[in-house]
Amino acid sequence: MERIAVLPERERGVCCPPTIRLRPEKVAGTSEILKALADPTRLQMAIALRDAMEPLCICDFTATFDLSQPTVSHHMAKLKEAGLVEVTKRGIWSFYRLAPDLPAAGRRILEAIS
Amino acid sequence: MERIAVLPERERGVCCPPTIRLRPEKVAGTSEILKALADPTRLQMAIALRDAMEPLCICDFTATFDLSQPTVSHHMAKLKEAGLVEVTKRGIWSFYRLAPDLPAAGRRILEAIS
DNA sequence: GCAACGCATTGACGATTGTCAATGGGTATG
DNA sequence: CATACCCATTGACAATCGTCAATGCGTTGC
Repeated sequence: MERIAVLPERERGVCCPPTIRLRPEKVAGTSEILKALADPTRLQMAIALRDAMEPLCICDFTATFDLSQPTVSHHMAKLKEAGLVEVTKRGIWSFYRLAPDLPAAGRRILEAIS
Repeated sequence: MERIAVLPERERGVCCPPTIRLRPEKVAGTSEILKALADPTRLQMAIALRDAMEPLCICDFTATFDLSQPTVSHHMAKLKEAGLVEVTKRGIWSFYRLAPDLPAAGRRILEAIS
C-alpha cells in the first residue's frame, strides 16, 4: 500500500487529457443512481430495504425519520425512478423492496456501503 | 438468487419501523461522498483519477469536458472537500490524485463503478 | 521587471432539490 | 353508504447546485 508521490514532468501549455473509459449512457445511469442515494434519508431508506427481510411500506419509514408522509413518499419515488426499488400494491399498502433486477453497478454500490 | 415476493401481513395502523443500522455520522459522511460523485462531470473526473497512472492537473480535464477552467476547478474542489482527492502543488501546476487514505467506504464505492 | 501561463476565488445567474401543506384516489371497516 | 386509513400528486417555497465571467495570486521564462 506504499504510494510514492511521483509527479509527472510537464511542459508549459501541454496537457494530458485523460482517456474516459466510461460510455456516456453508463455515466448518466450511474450518476442517476448515485444522485438517488446521495440524500441522507434516501440512503438510509435504501440500506433499510437492503437489509430488510420483508418488503416495507411508507408508514414504516414515516415514524423512523420524523418526516411527513408526502416527503417520505417523494423520496421513495426517487429511488423508484432510479430503478433501485420496486413496488407492489396490495390492498391498502404499497410494499417496497430493492429491485431484483438491480443493475450490477447499483448492487455493487449498495453493497459497498456499511 | 431466487427471490419470492412474499408480502407481509399487516394490521391497520400498525407499522414496522425498520432498524437503522448505520450510525448518524457514518450516514452523513457516506452521503457526502455519494453527493460528490453524483455529478456526471465529477464522476468521470474521479474515475479518471482512479485509473490514471500519474496525478493529473486541472488543464488535463478542461479540454476533455468542454467546460471552463473555473468550473473544472470548482468540481475538483468538491471532490477534495469530500476527502476523495488529494492535491500537491509543484511550480505552476496543482496535481491531483485519489486520496491515499480514502475511507474504506469511499474506496469500495469507487471500485464498484465500471 | 514584465508578460504569459496555470489555477483558485468570488459574484451572479438559472436550474434543481428537499420539504411541507393541501388535496385526491383507493381500500378496508362499520 | 360513511368513515377512517394509506398512499400519491400537486403546488409552493427556501436552499442548494452547476455554470460562467471576472478577477486575483503565484510561478515561469524572456
